[in-house]
Amino acid sequence: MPELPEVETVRRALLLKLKGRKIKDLTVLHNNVFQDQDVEKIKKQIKGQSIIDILRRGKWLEFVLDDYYLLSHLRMEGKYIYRKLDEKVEKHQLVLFNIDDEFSLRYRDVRKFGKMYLVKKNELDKSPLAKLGLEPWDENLNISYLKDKYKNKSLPIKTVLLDQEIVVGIGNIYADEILFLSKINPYKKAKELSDEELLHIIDNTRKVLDKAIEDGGTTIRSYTSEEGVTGNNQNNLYVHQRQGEDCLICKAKIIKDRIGGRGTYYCPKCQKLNDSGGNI
DNA sequence: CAGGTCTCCTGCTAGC
DNA sequence: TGCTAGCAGGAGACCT
Repeated sequence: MPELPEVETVRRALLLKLKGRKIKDLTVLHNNVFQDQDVEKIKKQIKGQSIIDILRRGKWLEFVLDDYYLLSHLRMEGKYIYRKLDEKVEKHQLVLFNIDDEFSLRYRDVRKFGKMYLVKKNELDKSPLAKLGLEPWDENLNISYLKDKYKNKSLPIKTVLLDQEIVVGIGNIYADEILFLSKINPYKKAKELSDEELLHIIDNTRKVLDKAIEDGGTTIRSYTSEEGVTGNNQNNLYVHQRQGEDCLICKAKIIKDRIGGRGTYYCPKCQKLNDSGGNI
């Protein structure tokens, strides 16, 4: 499940291959990727556009074209692969970009959860990016920002960390890791967090995501940034998918619960509900 | 407005 | 061995 570090890894890999290249044609084999947008219109608009740059906003990839942004969200299992143009189209390859009549950039998504949007450059404020919260490294992300956003949130902090309208990029794996390093129980209500705990969350969000990017993302389940490219961050995980195993800090058994419908892993000893938080 | 539940989708796996 | 129910989950729709 690509979260921010995985998307960033994909972005870097794609940029090396695609910067300055031209999209000669577009084939859409599964219309739901573009949801209710007019696919025929999109094909006409995108033909002949050059890929000037590829940016990232939260978990969104943002292909900067001459006149448009192509926004792409990989959701659970979306990935891009880069092939010779004439190579056989395989199952689950849903969108094909003809690059310079020579290569084929293919969007593959087994579960078809991923989404794309083509938006005019001056209409980004009407796109799904408009509602996104702060990037983890934004200087405006501080205790008072979180305090304000969390003040009416009675939901468990685990759930609130996944809210992309507050801070972008955190998904299920890294939310658990951030809370473990911050010594905060995942059930604790967001609005009840102390200033110290909020600061730990900010620091550890940056630390966890930085480290994961450095290691090329976490390869878990079916995530790979590109065919043949796998990250190493799974070796850094303290709690995720370690239920029943020993806590690496205190040796207590890691617990798995469901919080907000998500598998949630934590150490019952390091992350006691009534502790004031700390930093590992 | 806050929050709970359902939905999308397919592959994998536990259990019989 | 083969079948099936259940699970995995990001984010938006819909309802209370």
